[in-house]
Amino acid sequence: MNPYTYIKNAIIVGHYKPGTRLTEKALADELQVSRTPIREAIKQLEVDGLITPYKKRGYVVKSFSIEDIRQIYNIRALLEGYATGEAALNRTEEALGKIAYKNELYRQAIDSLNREDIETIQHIQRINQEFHSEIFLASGNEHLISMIERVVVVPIIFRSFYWYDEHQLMRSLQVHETILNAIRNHEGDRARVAMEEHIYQGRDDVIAALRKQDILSDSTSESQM
Amino acid sequence: MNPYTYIKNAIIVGHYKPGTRLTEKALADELQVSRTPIREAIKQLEVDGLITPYKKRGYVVKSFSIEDIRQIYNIRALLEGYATGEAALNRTEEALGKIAYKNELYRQAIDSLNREDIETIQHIQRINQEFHSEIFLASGNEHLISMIERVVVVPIIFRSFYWYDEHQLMRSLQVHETILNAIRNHEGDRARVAMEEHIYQGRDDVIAALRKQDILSDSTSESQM
DNA sequence: ATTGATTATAATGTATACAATTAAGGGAAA
DNA sequence: TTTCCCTTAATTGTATACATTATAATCAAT
Repeated sequence: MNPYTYIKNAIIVGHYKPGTRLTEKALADELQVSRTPIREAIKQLEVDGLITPYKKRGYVVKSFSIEDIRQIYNIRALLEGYATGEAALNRTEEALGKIAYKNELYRQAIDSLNREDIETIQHIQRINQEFHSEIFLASGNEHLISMIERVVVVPIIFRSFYWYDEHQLMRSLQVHETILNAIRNHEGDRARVAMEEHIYQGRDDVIAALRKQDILSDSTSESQM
Repeated sequence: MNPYTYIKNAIIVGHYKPGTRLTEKALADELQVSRTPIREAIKQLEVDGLITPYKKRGYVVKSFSIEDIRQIYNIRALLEGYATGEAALNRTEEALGKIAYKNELYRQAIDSLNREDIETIQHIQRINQEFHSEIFLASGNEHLISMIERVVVVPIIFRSFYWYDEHQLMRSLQVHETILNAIRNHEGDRARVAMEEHIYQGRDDVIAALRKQDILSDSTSESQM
């Protein structure tokens, strides 16, 4: 695993918690490589918005306020909604088939979970993401896809604090069906709106969970030092 | 000027044309620095989507097809439109004043140009950009601003191939007025739609100009080697 | 002449030494 | 005690040498 992926993962799983100070040397020692590849990783993470320079004393893992999360999810809703609308207009039969297939996998994963099979919530989240990705691919806008990839990183971090209940999973599956049908029928607006609603729902679930667990820092995204 | 800014500028002004092959060593020699800072710049330019790795033989300056430009402008319309709508809803009096001020500067710049004063088209473009930026700031969504900054790089490249006539500048000024008024009156939808239309107009002007000048490569954004 | 394997070379990837910067700590003076 | 300055140490910034890798060129064999 390359340094970028390693550090990003460490942030996502909470090994490097918000506010943690990171230095090139410490990371180089931990990953057993020289500073050069670490620097490369750090620059990328800075672009991703996961860390920020802290004076001349290294970097800190960013904290996100509830307002940050709200803003990021709103952008997600905008971009993913647009992508879904475009997918409904531009899809090929082949792309539709792939989306339908991913959705079938999603249904099975949720069924398994409800039957207390081995499926994990992580697995469901992965399948869910693949469903979304297949839609973005069908939109035919490559630049849009790379934009979405960027705005989706922070939600991934916070989704891991969060445990979906059965009811939420069933509702999520229903919305997937709605989206899939709208794409099948070339209903751009319907597809867009359904996806937007889907994202807003996720936003509110995550924020509610964070409020309850009191996990969040009070900081805004401004550096508070 | 740091290597990143230097190279980016060189690409924007056409010194490094699409398809040009760049190597770390050649850039290091040209900028009289070692490979280390060049590598850093290259990584950023890769994220910006301005260059792509070319096998193990360096990097090439990306070409953009008309379809690429269309897609990128569409994302711009989406993001800037949303930002403008949010600005209309969230603006403070102070933010409104700043937007109005930039628009006044814009009017003056265009007037000067029409009177064949010293103002250049570059100057007008800069003021125009400041007007837009002031709106994004007023939206109150910091993450949105950084997304827009990324999607605006490619349009900047292609705007420089393009010479606005007096009629286009006047129309542009009128749309600015419409947007400003909508923001003043807290009309979110009106503001959003006006901005979207403004961007689409720019998109079509640029594409028409490029078609006429036959400047574009036929490549898609996929690497064609 | 064409194809395949081998070699050479050009490029990125990595490690490390050194330079520059700046924040922090300590000491002296007010 | 507090403030200011100076020193020190920690950290990033840069240059460069070396390692690795993959392309392109060469040459031999069919």
